[in-house]
Amino acid sequence: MNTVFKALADPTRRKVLQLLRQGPRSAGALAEHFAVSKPTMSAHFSVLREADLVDSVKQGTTVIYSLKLSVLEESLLGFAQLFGLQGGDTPARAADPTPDEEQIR
Amino acid sequence: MNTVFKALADPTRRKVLQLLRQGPRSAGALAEHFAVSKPTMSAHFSVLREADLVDSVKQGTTVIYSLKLSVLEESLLGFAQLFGLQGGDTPARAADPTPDEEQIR
DNA sequence: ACCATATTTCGATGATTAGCTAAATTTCAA
DNA sequence: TTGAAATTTAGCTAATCATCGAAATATGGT
Repeated sequence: MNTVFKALADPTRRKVLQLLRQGPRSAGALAEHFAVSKPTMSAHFSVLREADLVDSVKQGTTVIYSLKLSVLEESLLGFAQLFGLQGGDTPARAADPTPDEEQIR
Repeated sequence: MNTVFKALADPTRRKVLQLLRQGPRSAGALAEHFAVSKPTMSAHFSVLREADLVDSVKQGTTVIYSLKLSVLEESLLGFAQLFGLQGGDTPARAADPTPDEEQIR
């Protein structure tokens, strides 16, 4: 749980997770999206693996990373629920105790 | 957003937020729960303030901190929704591989 | 004015972190 | 078996971070 939040503390790693949302990607394919060196990306992957937020399988010379959504969900929502927070269904929603919506994006 | 996740990366700060869930508390009262010095706690409060996760008002010689739940909610659930995650009613929830038209209750 | 209390600022220190280049490793193909 | 490609490991540096004790800054009471 602590490792998850530590992993999420870095914007590069958060963006990697978001890229992975669309499906498994190789280390190299992921690295293309960032302006840092491969070794640096490799270290980021390692942190994500350590936090159990991604799976990695080797296919030939490449390594395919995939998002472990359930782990992200349990950590993120688990923590949110400690505060009584409930996620809403994605785009629109109505009738709430707190009428202060600001849904963007 | 980045400052929020950075703030959440530390267990002490996460626990401070949880203590604050039960209501506003003074810096000293919060500090009592931890085995670190006052200056260290003060630095943690500063990070939480920086992330806009808490409010602080001075009352006499003491400073009262209170949780800004809406900020925590927007960050945490906002990020969760980037992944199609929905906050569920606490423990059990079933059969939902793809989050489509889910009902609100 | 003086003192006690609560909190923060200052200055320092050790640990962790993100970044790099260069080198090692692994795998596959020619 | 030699070589190219993908990724990781090693070794380093600079920056950030959590922590401390001591000092500074309110504030309120006596």
